[in-house]
Amino acid sequence: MDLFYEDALATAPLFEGIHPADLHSLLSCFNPLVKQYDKGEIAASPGDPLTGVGIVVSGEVEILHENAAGNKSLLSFIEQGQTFGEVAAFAGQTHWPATVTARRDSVLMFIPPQRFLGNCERACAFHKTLVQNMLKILSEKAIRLNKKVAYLEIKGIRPKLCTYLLEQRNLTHSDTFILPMSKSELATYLSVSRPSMSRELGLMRQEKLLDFYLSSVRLLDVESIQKIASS
Amino acid sequence: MDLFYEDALATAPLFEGIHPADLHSLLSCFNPLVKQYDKGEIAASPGDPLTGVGIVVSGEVEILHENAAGNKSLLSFIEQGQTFGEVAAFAGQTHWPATVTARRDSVLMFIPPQRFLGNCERACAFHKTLVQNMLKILSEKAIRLNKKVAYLEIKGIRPKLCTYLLEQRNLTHSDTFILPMSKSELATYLSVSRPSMSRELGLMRQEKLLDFYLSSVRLLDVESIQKIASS
DNA sequence: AATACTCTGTATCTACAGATACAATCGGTG
DNA sequence: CACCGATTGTATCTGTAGATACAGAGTATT
Repeated sequence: MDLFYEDALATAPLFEGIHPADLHSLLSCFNPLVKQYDKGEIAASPGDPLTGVGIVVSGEVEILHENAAGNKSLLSFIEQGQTFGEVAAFAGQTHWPATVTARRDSVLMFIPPQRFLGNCERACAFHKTLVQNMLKILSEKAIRLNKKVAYLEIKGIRPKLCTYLLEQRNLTHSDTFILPMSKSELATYLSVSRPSMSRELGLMRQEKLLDFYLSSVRLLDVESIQKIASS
Repeated sequence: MDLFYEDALATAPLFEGIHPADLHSLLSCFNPLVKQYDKGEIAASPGDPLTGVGIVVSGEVEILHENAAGNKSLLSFIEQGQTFGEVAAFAGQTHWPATVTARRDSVLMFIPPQRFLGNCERACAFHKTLVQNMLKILSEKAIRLNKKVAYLEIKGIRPKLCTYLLEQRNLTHSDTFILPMSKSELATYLSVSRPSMSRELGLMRQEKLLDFYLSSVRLLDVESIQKIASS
């Protein structure tokens, strides 16, 4: 197989802690399926045999889940270096549960899940790191999802917002910070309509709980915000 | 260490596929911390050093997460044989992010995460299975959370219910089925108030979309229900 | 610098779902 | 069989958040 992709993969979370030189031998040992896809091309459809964990070597793919009713639900974008399909693969599913589409011309690599567990002598030294990385990827995904569920279960836009803002405050260690996404995206993330969120922010500014300008926010009355969040 | 616990652990998902005799040597090799807790006793508080993945050998524990605002949010119960803390442990967190309380007199076992990756010669044969099980546990957790997020993001009780009912129909391969939880629990799971859900079910019965009696449900107009779900 | 284009703030109207209270039914227990 | 507690069905009222529309501010592009 072609080994021109190692530079792109050196920064991939899955290969973190593996020296580029070792990555070389690891990949030759794994001999994974590597395939080129044109923009818009479908790499996998629900029901297709799941041959391995996907890695975006270059480009970007989109994952579209469909539920029992057949309507598109969860949508996510996977960028260079990130993995996809690992949840289904390690849960023992033998078929793709979602549609994978190339958003741009992309090169994808597929590694059969058993390879991660295999006892090839040459790769054995890297298995430990590789497995550790995969456990970390899955765990961090669970943490992200847990956090999202926590937000979605909060009733009322104001408590939802306050909880989110307090989390940002914790992350930045400051009462003044820049939102990590646009207000529209934030509204989508919290699953509320953008005008409703905007209205609530406006009211909270009137009440001197906070101030904001575009994406910058300053919390003025942290105590009251905490009370609202825990209501 | 005491090895009286192997029977209880034989059915644990983490040790699935490992022969009881092998489990014996595995545990002696691991030499994990095992501790007894009285009902109501706190096994770990947020900030405590996270020494290992927890396993409920006997009894039952409760996991209570708290968010930035300091109010209890996600609550889950871990029964005999199940693991807890694995997400935090493998995400590299060194401290417990939640409160762990014994709901009954319980025996807990803690295995340092590195042990799963270690290359002890004696246990090496089981490592593969053990790691595979852990990957499966994490993946299935991600799947459950994904599904929950999908439900929570649906706006409107009726589409939410219809999506859920169609999923049950898929699982049971029948238009008539018994709900896997009480209506109150279902309402909580879907994050709607119980009377609101009851009202919606009543209306849908009036409209001849479905019929129900307590926990049994019969879908009468699957096509319309699918249309509602994908709205 | 002029232009599109996206993102944001604001207003009005309406509908949906929550809170609450109470009755009916179910299920377990003595 | 009679009791009690838990679960479920139903009604009314109210408040909140969604939909929609539009104006203004920001930011890219040429």
